[in-house]
Amino acid sequence: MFDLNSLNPQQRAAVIHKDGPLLLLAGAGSGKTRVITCRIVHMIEQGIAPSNILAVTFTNKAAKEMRERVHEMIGQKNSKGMVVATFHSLCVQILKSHIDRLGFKKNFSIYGTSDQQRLIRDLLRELSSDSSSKDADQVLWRISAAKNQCLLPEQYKGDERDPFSLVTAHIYPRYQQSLKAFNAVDFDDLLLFGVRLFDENPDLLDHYRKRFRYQMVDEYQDTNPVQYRLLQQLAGGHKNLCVVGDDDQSIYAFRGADVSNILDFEKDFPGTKTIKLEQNYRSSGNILACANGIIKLNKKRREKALWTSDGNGADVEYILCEDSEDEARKVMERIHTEMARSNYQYGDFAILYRTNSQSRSYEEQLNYEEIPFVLIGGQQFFERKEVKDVIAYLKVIDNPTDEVSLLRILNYPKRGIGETSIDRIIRHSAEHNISLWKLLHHPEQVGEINERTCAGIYEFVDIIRRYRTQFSKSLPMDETLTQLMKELKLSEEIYRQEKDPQVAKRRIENQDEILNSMAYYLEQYDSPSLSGFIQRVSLNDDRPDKNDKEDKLESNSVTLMSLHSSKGLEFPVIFLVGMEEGFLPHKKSIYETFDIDEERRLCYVGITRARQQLVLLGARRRRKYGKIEQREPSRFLSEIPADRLVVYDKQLPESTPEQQEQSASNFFSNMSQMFND
DNA sequence: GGGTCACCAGTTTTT
DNA sequence: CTGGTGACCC
Repeated sequence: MFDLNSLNPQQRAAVIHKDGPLLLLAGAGSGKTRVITCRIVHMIEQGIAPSNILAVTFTNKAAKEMRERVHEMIGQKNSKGMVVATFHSLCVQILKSHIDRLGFKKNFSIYGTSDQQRLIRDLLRELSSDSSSKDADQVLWRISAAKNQCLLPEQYKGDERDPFSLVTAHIYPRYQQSLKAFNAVDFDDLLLFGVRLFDENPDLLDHYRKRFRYQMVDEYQDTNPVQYRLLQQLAGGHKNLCVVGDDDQSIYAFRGADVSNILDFEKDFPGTKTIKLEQNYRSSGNILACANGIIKLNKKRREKALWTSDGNGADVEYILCEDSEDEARKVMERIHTEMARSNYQYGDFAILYRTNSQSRSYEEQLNYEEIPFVLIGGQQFFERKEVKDVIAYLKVIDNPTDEVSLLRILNYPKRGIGETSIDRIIRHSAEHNISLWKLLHHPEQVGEINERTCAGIYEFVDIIRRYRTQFSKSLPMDETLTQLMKELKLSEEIYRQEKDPQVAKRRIENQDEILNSMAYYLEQYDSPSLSGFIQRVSLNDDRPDKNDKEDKLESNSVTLMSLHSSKGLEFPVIFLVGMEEGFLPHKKSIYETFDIDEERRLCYVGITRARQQLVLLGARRRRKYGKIEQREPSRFLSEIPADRLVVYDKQLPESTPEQQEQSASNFFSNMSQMFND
């Protein structure tokens, strides 16, 4: 039994609410995750079967965290049957059982971005020979956006003013046909197919509605139209849907998230009970005043104001620096003084910026000062080539119709199958409407394929077929995989390609990690299958606890990351750098998307990460693309209540606090004039 | 099939 | 100024 009295009145009301729609507007640092987990625990204690409870999150990390916290509170076996999943993994689970109703086979492959790029590039090549991967990205982006809007291929119409959309209108149907032929779906399809499945099969929908009598969605402000429809379907009938989110932290519009989902929730679900969580348990009063002051200027939002029962805490500071090096040095100085003055550790500091390229001067400076740091972000993690190569083998073994994966490994490691031969085979396959996999059994019928190449193809087909048999036996899968990797001589291949032996070693370790993943998977599941494993890996849900963000944060190092990655995290001391027009708000938002409010939310997210100290920095000038550029302070600085911000402008002579305040207010009146339009 | 050179573009990210 | 990509040559 947990103590309801440990919650504040609003939190308690949210936990106790049982039937009917509930909108929980949870400000930054208001104990949101705690409320969700308590709510689950409370429901179970009230006698609701765990298997009737569904909690949906956006990331595997959040799902894992929630699951673990529930387990901690009432034990794993008391919550057995409860489903805590990401939108994507939920849909995979549903599709695993029913995708045949959409004409796919159960062992479908899941295509990630690079698979999609490859497929679209190939489709574009068929259309015109001089298409670049740039074009493919443009088309891919539009297809993904269309799918996020629930637009099927036949519904997509190009726009004359956007040439790429015309290409997309052409490619999208072909792309979808190819996926079907390959028995593959992309990430967006996972959700879209879920929606389609329920649209076309009321019996299934009914089944899942009954199964998930109580539903919860975290970060609801990040839902896109497909996710919205899925929830509409699942919660239809009983309407026991609890959504949790913060419209002020909606920062993913660029990937289809629609704030109006959360803003209009009460309209969509009449009878909604709305609870606001505004008491903040994270930041000091000054920090909250800055955050509130900025965010209240957004036009479309729910009125909310964070407050704390603690004091004002340290001053929030703004330091105007000369250039990016100066900015980095100022941060270093500050880290040193804080560590000497209080007992902060390196892990207590985070440096946040708008664009990843801004991390550079900090990496250099931190290296120079020999301060340990971790850089979060980049994509390396999701796009590790060597990992994808092994996975491609598994995908083809499991599903030989997966032609993107097949083409990836057909000549990897090298077996003398050149590009020309591959082109000929692909053309023959298209012209005679024979699948690649079938055709590869008889490459000689293509003609113009020399003997050596044929031999290579036979070798390849033989490997895939042998391991297909091998994996279908009830032998331990990880042993079979070890054997496969050994036979393919993958590590030899990596050593041959990679000059730097250190890097080569790492890449081989990455490959070996797949084996660990598989062993872990085998431990976890009663009826493991190759398809199941691949689908898990494809959703990046494969690692027990290796090497993820969490791990990095525990290493007691200064953290460097983008504002987007910082959402959901907190640090005692935050440096929010690059507070300049062009960065925050980003220039694209000023001149192209015109969505300053989204940038303001981003700024708000950054500010509310800070627990004790918040230092804002910006530079007068910056080297950009080789040229020196004058910079203007971010307009958001002038939106902070002037009495809450202490400004340090190095060009001024040393001054008393009164003078500083004076110069601050001058500074702001200048700025607000500048941006008053 | 691999290496070199010129050219181009340069938010944000998860699944 | 960078890093990534594509064309071209050996």
